[in-house]
Amino acid sequence: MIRLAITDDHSLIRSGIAAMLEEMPELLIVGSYANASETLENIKKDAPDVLLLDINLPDTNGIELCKPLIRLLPDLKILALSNHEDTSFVKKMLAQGAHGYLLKNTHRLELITAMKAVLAGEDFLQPQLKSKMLDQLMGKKTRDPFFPKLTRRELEVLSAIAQELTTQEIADKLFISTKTVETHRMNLLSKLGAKNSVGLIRIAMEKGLIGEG
Amino acid sequence: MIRLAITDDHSLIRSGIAAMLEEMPELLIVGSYANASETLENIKKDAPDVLLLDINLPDTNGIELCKPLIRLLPDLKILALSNHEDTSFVKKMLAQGAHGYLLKNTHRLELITAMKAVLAGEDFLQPQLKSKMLDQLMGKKTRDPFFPKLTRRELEVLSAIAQELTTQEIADKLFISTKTVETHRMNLLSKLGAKNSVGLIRIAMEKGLIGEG
DNA sequence: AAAAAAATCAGGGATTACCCTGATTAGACA
DNA sequence: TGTCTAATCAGGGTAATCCCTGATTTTTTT
Repeated sequence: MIRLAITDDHSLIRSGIAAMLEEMPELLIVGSYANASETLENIKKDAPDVLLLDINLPDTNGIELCKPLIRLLPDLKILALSNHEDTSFVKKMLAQGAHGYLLKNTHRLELITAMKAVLAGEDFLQPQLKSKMLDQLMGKKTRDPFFPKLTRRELEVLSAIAQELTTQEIADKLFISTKTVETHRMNLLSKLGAKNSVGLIRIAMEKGLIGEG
Repeated sequence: MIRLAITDDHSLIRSGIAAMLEEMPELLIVGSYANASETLENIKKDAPDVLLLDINLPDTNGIELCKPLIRLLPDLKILALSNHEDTSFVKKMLAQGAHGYLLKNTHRLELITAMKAVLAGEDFLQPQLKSKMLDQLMGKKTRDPFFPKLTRRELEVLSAIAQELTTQEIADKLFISTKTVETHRMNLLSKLGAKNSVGLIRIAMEKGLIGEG
């Protein structure tokens, strides 16, 4: 008997998945949580074997949620659910202890396959993600790579831009000169292929680099 | 026997809802479409009584899709599915011929209630939306309203800004002067409470006003 | 028909972002 | 120990945004 729990802030998705899997007799849905704190509160008593975890949660993101979850339930298998097919996300999730990563356009069969895989101790990635990551692991340095990696400072500046701060305000906040901030912004523009800060924030939000609902 | 069809670009949501409703014996799921064109192509032969229609579609938005659908199937009841709890969206949907409006955090029971309601010829709105709309209909001018309604032109400008166009480019695109574009942008800034265009896009994306997955 | 809301445009100025070139320093890595 | 990357900073200029005041016309609503 497999015990399953779901964390997603859309109740429709929760009950949808629940209903979809209900007819599997060997499967028992023991939990259904709308956010991170609800998950942390109940997961110990519900004691699922597998958790379907949406990355975009209202209170925390799924990546940060992985570690405390595994501390609570060391044997828990986490299947990340997300819209982002950015490989850096996948890596982060897996690095934080998730055992699988599914896009929300997954099909029923794939979901079941994924659950079986993680329960058997394997990691599961959707084929499309798998090949993308393999391409990246080997030296395939595409000139227009799927996603350039941003440095710590660039991420800080990006986040500050998203908070509608001006160059001067960012400089004060990070204790650096405005010129340095401009350099970082220019590098961001070029790395992300944006024309201006608006594009920067758009891409960042689409890729989930900055806090969104 | 009720014939149901679903249009949503997330296959997980489609099959989730399908599975959720499958156990209802009086209900038959006759169609499952990923986008607008697929819907238009098949809906006549599938002939559903009710269509669950996601507003965010890759090719068109659900609002524009209503009219042609009703032309094809005059008796079709359309239940809009959306994340936006902006009342102007709701109004538009209903004005275009939809019969109900549900947020994606709906529960199973509510979904069933909604279907029964629209089939009985009534309109259905989620209670939270209903009260919000009533507040708006009466003079309840809240000083900090949930969301200011944006005009057609403002939305066009907003979308253009999101596409990283400059004021000049937007002016050319909309055949208006740069000064007019600036006025619209200023009004957007003040309506949405943003400090600059970056904030504009951030809020717009969070509220789902511009194209996102 | 009157009132309200939306869309249009302008002048003019202050601030900010954008973009180039060029350079130094600290830490990582081999 | 040299190479690379990240992070730091500057000068100087162009372009764009932001912000104010003020106004007319068109469309929608009442």
